[in-house]
Amino acid sequence: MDDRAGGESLLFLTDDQLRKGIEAMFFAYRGFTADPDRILAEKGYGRAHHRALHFINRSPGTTVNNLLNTLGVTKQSLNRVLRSLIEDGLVVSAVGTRDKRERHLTLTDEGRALEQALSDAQRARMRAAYKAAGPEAVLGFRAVLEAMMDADMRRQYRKLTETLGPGV
Amino acid sequence: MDDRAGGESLLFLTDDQLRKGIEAMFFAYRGFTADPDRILAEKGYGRAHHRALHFINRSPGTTVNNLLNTLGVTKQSLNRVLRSLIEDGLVVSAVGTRDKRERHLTLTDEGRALEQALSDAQRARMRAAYKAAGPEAVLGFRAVLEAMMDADMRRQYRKLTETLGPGV
DNA sequence: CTGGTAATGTCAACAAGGCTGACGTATTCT
DNA sequence: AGAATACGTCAGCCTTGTTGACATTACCAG
Repeated sequence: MDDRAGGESLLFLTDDQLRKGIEAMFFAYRGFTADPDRILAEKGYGRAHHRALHFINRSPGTTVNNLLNTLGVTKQSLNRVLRSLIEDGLVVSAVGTRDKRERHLTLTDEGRALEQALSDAQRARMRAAYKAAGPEAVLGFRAVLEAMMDADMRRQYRKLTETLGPGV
Repeated sequence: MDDRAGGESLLFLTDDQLRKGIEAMFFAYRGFTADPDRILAEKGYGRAHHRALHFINRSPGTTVNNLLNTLGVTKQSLNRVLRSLIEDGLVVSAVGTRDKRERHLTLTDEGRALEQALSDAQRARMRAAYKAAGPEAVLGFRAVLEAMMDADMRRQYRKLTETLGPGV
């Protein structure tokens, strides 16, 4: 069978193949969040806190509006999460210098520590999956995921990751 | 650079590469659920209803316990969803013949119609992503996702999908 | 046949985390 | 000076997850 990219085989576009992909996404996402979820539950936080910590760590000094766009939730929803993180001393909100309306968000040492713990757990699973599947699979994995995003999400994803190292 | 599976390059296991994967999963999952979510919102249903419809359609006549294991939620949580689907005439619950304690769940024509609509939307996006990425990428995509699952989820995934057609 | 276990349904209460709508304040821009 | 922007907050609602308790029916082993 012709299984090269660009070949004539379209077997990979059958409904069965698509269903496999759909179910793989469903089950894999559960695994993807399982480890951090356990750590979060101990600390009394949820997945929403994780996401905020992740992206603040990723873009230190980012504004509330930036974070809102990245996370795709309402400001009321984000604010609830952000407030508890600030009260608990994991995040600091600093008035902007250029534009005093903006708040720049950064992690404290304690926030960085938690983010690190969550990130370590999630990366460990990702590393094991990458290792099991191999470098070529990783490229395919990311290519399909990227193509699955909404256009504006893809734009954000690329902007975020272009600062990271080159691909395999 | 050596980029063949089995090569010596481990660049794909750097933290940066792992972060890319993590963020790709996050943004892609949003896209993955976006289209069905819109259809569900119109009908007054949520993602939980979608999951129930999907797996009942996938394994017609499955029992409540089976579904519980697949979905990984409590029976109270599932029951709430299931009750509304049954009341609305999308799902039928039939007393088991061999074991009368069991309830066998199947979709009605109306249920199948909604599942179809949701599935079509989701498959359309998946198809576009597969097409953009190509057959080799699809294999890699599924390999990484499969490796990312918890062991028991992987078992379930394989059991579910082994009935489907062969891979590319 | 009887007691234990299994499969299911249900009630109540609670929490996380989405949402909308409405306001208020400070700041910047036109 | 007035409009627009960035942010915070209050109130209320919804879905979907949780725990705990309890009832019913049916199967199964002794």
